[in-house]
Amino acid sequence: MPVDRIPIGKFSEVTRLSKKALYCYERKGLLVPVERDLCTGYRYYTPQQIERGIWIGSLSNMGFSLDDTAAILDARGRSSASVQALLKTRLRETRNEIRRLVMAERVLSSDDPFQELFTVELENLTIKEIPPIRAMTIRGEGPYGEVLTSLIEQICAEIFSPENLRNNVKATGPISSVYIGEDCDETGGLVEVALPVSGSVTISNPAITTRTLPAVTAVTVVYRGPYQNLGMAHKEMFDYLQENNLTGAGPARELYLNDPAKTPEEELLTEIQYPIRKGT
Amino acid sequence: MPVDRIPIGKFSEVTRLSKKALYCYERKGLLVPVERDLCTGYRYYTPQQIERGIWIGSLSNMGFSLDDTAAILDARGRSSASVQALLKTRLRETRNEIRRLVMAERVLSSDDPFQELFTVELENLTIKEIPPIRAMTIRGEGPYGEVLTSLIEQICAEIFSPENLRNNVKATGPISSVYIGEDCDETGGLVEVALPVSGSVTISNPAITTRTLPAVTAVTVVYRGPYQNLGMAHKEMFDYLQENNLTGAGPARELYLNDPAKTPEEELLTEIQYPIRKGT
DNA sequence: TGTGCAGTCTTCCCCGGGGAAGGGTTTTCG
DNA sequence: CGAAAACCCTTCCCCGGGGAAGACTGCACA
Repeated sequence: MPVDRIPIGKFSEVTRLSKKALYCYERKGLLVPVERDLCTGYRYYTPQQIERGIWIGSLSNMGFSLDDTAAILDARGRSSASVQALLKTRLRETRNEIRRLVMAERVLSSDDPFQELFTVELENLTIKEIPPIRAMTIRGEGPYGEVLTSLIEQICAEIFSPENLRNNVKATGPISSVYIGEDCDETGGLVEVALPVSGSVTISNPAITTRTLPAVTAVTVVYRGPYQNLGMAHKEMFDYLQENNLTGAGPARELYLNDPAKTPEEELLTEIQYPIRKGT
Repeated sequence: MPVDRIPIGKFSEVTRLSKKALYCYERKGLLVPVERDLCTGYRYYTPQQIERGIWIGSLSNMGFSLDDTAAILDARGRSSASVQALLKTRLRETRNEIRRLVMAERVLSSDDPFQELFTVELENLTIKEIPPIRAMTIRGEGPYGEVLTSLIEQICAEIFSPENLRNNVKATGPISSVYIGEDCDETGGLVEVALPVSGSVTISNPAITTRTLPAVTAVTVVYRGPYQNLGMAHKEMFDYLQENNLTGAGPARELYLNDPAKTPEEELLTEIQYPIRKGT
């Protein structure tokens, strides 16, 4: 071969690796030019390095980190267990990534991307560990709209009682509610409202008790929109539980993240938490 | 709402944005905590900011840069042309990304990923602009194996002639060949070998001429393996041209990137260039 | 009223390069 | 031989955060 000292530009062209990438690979020791002109600092590669360069490009294009790429290249021939593990991990991550991008593609190619983004957001469920929470709670029964309003009023009145103000009792989170009754239909039922608090609480209203809500693992989602439409979100989550073979562990909790009195209906935010059994 | 000064931890939890991300969004002015404790530096968000936070998360999850996200958020309501453009670009990029990842997934889930990576590499074609190149060229006819060897020998002898050595004539790239004959079958035909050179060339062998190979746009690929199997690569490229409605513009060129005398057959590298007509 | 733990702050380094600036070198051609 | 064009070098800043260190707060309960 006539030319066996290839300057970086040509090497870059034939391997389709940018010069910048080559500098980077050199720093990491992944692909070091065989020769370096001591006085000018020019790098020279050899034709034998082209293949390695192309391998590096391919692997890094597959999404491997440079460290992983180096490991794989070093292990060539011997298909070591660690390489197998790397491949497996990469496959899993690639599939997740594809799933994510396919959703993104669906949203972007829909007629109204922003509307669609909501729908997708609803499917964007998260599994969270929820710690135990000390809260004031109160129960009531009746049509949801009315009973919720009444319970919330009572509980707010309580926390702002002179006694509690003096003792520095404070709310430590948003108000939440749980539908306890077995007969959860759209209209009403037995419901418990809770307000996380700290400090030594004094209770004057006998309907209110202070207790610690148990820690749970839950599938959660934040829903945006008027409270009437929460049903859609619940349905979505119910389907999710079914599909993923998760068993529910108690009634769902709703956290009201912003104040319905000060917020337009369309922007109301509610976090829904469906407790599930751990160790799926 | 009882709590309307949300510290960063809680805000992070409910928006599913990491603290790190929140710090970052603040620096960019994308999501700035409403209040900051001047003495402790603590950040406090409000419930109204939750929605914006979730939007940012969604958009950035869709792959938008933070700048783009800001632009989209600012333009909410008015569906401006620039936002439309952003969406379109993102859609295109997302589709490309998906294509790439699907190929990666195919490779990773195959029985022999490294073997498969080759096959895919063959499909990994690039379109390049190739500049004009001054070269020594020589033509010959006959069975490929023999005629190539002979032509290459002649051309190498010429460049190392005393006259040319003295004039500082140098090879500036790998040897290439073009099959010119119309009747390109597997066995032989009219072929031209070229060796890029610089300097003022003196030619003693009358079969050799110096000319400038024209600039072309070409689909290119680097093939690894014995020369006998180059046919596979050519077929692959031919199919690609068909599928993409590209019209060829002259015969294909092969560049021999490493030296068959010093390299195991399996590691021989050949770059194949199929000239195409520009302005697809 | 103290004490301990959990929450928060800032700063620094890392990923894998892209882009630009500012200054040397080599090649190429006349 | 000389000058212009093309090539190469290094350094710095950028993306969008993750991880860790070290020091400071605040809250909750006793």
